[in-house]
Amino acid sequence: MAVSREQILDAAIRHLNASPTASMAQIAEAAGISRATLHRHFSSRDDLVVELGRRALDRWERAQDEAGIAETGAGPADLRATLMALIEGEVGVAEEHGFTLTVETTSEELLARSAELERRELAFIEACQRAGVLRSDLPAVWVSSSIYGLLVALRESLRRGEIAPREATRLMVESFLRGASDKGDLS
Amino acid sequence: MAVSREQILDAAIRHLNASPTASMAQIAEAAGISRATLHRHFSSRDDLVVELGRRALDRWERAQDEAGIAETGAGPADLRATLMALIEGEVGVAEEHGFTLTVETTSEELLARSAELERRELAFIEACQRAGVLRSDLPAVWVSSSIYGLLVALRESLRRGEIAPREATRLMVESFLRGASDKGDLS
Amino acid sequence: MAVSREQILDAAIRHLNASPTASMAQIAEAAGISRATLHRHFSSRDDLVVELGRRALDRWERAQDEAGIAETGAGPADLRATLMALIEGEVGVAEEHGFTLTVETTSEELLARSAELERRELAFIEACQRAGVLRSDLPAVWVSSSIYGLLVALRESLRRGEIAPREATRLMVESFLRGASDKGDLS
Amino acid sequence: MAVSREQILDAAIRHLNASPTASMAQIAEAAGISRATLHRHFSSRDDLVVELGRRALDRWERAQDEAGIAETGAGPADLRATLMALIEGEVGVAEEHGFTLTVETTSEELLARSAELERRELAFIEACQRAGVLRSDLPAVWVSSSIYGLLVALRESLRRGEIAPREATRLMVESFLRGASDKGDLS
DNA sequence: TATGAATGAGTCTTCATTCAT
DNA sequence: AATGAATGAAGACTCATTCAT
Repeated sequence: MAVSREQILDAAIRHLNASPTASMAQIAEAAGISRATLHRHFSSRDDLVVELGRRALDRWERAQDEAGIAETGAGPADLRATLMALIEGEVGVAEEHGFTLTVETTSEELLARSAELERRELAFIEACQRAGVLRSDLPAVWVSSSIYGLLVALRESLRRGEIAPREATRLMVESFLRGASDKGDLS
Repeated sequence: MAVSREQILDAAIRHLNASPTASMAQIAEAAGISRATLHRHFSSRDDLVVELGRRALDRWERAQDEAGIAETGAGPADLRATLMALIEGEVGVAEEHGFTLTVETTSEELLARSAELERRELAFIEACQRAGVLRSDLPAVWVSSSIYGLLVALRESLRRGEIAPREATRLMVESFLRGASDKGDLS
Repeated sequence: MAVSREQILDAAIRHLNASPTASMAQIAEAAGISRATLHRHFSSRDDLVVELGRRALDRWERAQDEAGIAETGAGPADLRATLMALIEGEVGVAEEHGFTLTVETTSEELLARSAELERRELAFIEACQRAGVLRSDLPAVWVSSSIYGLLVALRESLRRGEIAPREATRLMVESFLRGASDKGDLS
Repeated sequence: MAVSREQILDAAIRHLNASPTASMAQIAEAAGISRATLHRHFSSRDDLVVELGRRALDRWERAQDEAGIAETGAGPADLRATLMALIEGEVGVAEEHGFTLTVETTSEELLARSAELERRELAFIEACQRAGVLRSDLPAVWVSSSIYGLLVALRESLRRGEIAPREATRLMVESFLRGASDKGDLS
């Protein structure tokens, strides 16, 4: 019963999330195949890592598309809904492809795609700011970055079992949108 | 022109922040000394990493102490000021000792100290929640984690030069306390 | 043309007998393989040395067993024959596994086995003394040690080509049993 | 209170006897001086080892001279006394300079001197054989070698504390001259 | 003279990768 | 297609030795 390329990638990301410096031998073992076979599927380690990165970017892109962040001319209400959907989607990305968010790669292709997705995300955030959905006194680039940071925190908290998986999205949204300050504080 | 232990550590952290898997040879070169000399100061790689971790924890502890998070019986106003001071201090830690926040170590000592500092931080956050300074509908452990995540984002944004260093603390505090949502959104 | 584990061990002992501090690189070269391949067979230097020690102890144990030193209740004649067979067997061990006789190891297993074989040998020597086959005015432990010493001498003489291999056993037995003094000396 | 060259050599041989692969650092520590100082006395490791070898050869030569093995024209009784004195002297050499007996050196000087002393010893043994003091049916070179082997055994037994130091010479002489066989065996 | 500091060369070990079956 | 065997390159660490004080 041959192990498919997809199954190998699944095993690889699971293992690399647990120990990011895992060797090809360890990944192969985790996938239940020999080192040589792993190399038949991915000619080099970089090849494998790039493929994992590609999958993560695919997933991220899908999250953006499914949320519909490119839909122009939307009103505040729509934008708010889109924003929620986007974050929800990205929580999923973080949970499944966590480690590749920070992967060091030299692949031009991945860097370019990643930059493009960031650009789209940034444009969306700026649209939200113009529409009064998000604060305008914070640089859009920082708002974008803060999502990334909170996703890192989320992944870590989930990994440690400190928060319930079903709570993940709510906590993420609350912290991102409203912050930790008590409401009385704002009055 | 002898290179002091402290200078080596400074060079090491600078280099390791840039590339966390740097070899001893690369670290040595970055410090302007030979591999062998680096080994004279830190008998093993782990030794060096543990020392860096110790420094980061020292700095973190100092941030907690200087903010005064252990001062019990403080009123809401005091707690708010302390919280601000704490975050400000931690921004400094993230800027200078960034990478070690996520360092994987086997050192019992470091793990124990780290756990203790987390515990103190958590207790402080809970105090803030009881005093109505921070929201109570978010688990304290998640609030703590979100600080960590935002610090990661901050470090990354600074590294990329996307935000002005002088803005760092303000952005951090705003995102953490009030979130990215426009105020009109809350009304 | 794969080199078997056994062949590597043979090459290793040959080389280590000649230069006991030989590096893994030298041993690998002597075995006609690369350093990395040597490490595939023996994960560490200690592993290799322990394996060599094990082989030597196996051989020694076989020498004891084949001589039949454990046969209790034997008469003087039998004991004398057994003693001769034992020494003969040990000459073989010294010739083939010489260096490991003095190898420094940390392996509990080897130390324990070695101690056990020494104990058996000692018990046999004591039996020979009780039966009047060996002198009783020399401590058994010294008699045992003197065998060891003469084997070292034998190996050295053979290595230098000073004595004929076919003479080895005779010289060993003569020196051990009767000493170098002229018989007239004893009258 | 400066440590004299002689004291360093004493410490060195003591330490090297215990662990023959000791590093310069360990030897220096054993001598109570720094590595650099050790190097001021002996410019290289080989230098130190050669010096130790020289001392051992000096001691051996003295043993030969004091026993008087070069005295030609001696009768059997004299030869026997000389032989005893020689062995007694060599026991002392083994006790004090043990390890250097097997030291690997490239020093031409030492090899030449060692060969010369062996030659003298061999000539003496042959003289003993001709005079009927030692058996003639064993090659002189093997008789010589057996002395060496028994000295190794003696050193080992002493190191392990298996025999009493005061017994050393007697055991050595008995084993060398008369062997381990019970006298009844010879009748 | 004595020594702390520095280092080039060498050792063991691991890893990604290739090859022959 | 799959894999056991083999290896070059690289990394951590040690050692003998030199240098500056």
